[in-house]
Amino acid sequence: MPKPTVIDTEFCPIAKSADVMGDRWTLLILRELFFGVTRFEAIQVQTGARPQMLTDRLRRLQHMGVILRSPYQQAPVRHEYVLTDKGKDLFSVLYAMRNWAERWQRDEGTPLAITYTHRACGHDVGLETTCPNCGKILEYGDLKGTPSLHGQSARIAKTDAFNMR
Amino acid sequence: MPKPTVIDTEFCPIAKSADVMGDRWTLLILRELFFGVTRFEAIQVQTGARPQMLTDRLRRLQHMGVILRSPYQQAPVRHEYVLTDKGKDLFSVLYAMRNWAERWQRDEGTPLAITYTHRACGHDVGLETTCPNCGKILEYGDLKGTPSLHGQSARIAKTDAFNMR
DNA sequence: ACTTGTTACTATGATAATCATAGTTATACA
DNA sequence: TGTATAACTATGATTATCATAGTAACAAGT
Repeated sequence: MPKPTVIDTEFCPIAKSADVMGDRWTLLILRELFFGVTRFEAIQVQTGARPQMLTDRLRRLQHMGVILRSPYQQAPVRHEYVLTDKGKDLFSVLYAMRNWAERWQRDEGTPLAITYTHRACGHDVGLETTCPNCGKILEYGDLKGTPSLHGQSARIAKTDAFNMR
Repeated sequence: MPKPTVIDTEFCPIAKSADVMGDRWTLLILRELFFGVTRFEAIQVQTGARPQMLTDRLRRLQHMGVILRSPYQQAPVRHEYVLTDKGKDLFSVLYAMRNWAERWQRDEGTPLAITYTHRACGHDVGLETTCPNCGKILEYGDLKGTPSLHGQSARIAKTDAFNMR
């Protein structure tokens, strides 16, 4: 990641967000964390990032307060990476990206990579930010994902993720 | 920008969005375009990007169909960069980033960099995605920005932007 | 005791991206 | 003829990222 220009970072919220998540690897890492993939190796496999890259980005996210590194076992100590509240609130950004790409970058005739269901009412939410059935604003924890079984999605599905909370 | 991993880009909408806007400069450029800053030099000044960087990123965005390069005068031919519909639809992503950063990355006691008003009802929208007054979903064109006159915002305000449509 | 396996990294040298600085092209205007 | 403006391009240095390999700490099997 390039060095941020002080002028922009100081006052502009877009620049501030860009400092946190303005790079490909960080975005892919966040995606996995939202899917419940929390371990170093698993994230590495899912994102295709090299270990040094992952180490660097996870450390950054940790320093920014977006994720927490917490031990899930002793002897040997192993850590997992989990979203903080600040991190979970990035869901709106990721979800907006997902909606945009599914709307504008999807190959013709291809189904949505993942369809999401509103837990509260059981309705498919499509590509909306509010539930088309009950009208509520959709946030992290409100949705349950079901990957389409085309192509690589099947590979991802094996991770038992998409519980989204 | 690093080369995208084929596996991810092929099926995941987050990866697809990351390919389009997963880098700092692109995000800053998009910010300016949304503010109505459409000329090469002006974007350069506002973002702090080097000309080669700008050339590269504008070309990318053009190839992706996010922006259009159109002449605004002949002899000599000069071009401006304007958002396509596909580009304008990225507003939801940028706006989510703005909201997140203002919520979590703002310095204590600092006012919002820009306050937005819902044109339809004249109400301040705060940091919401739907108007807190009339409940409508907020999209590009619905808002009018007023920069706070602290720090660098004054500099930006001179560009006569924030009309947001 | 020794080998194999797992998780989470670190080290190294090569390649690619980005940087700062300067220069170019085409034209208008004085 | 000389200066100014807009939109870039060129060059060499610096930094980031890459592919490949290796390490540390422990568990479990033979």
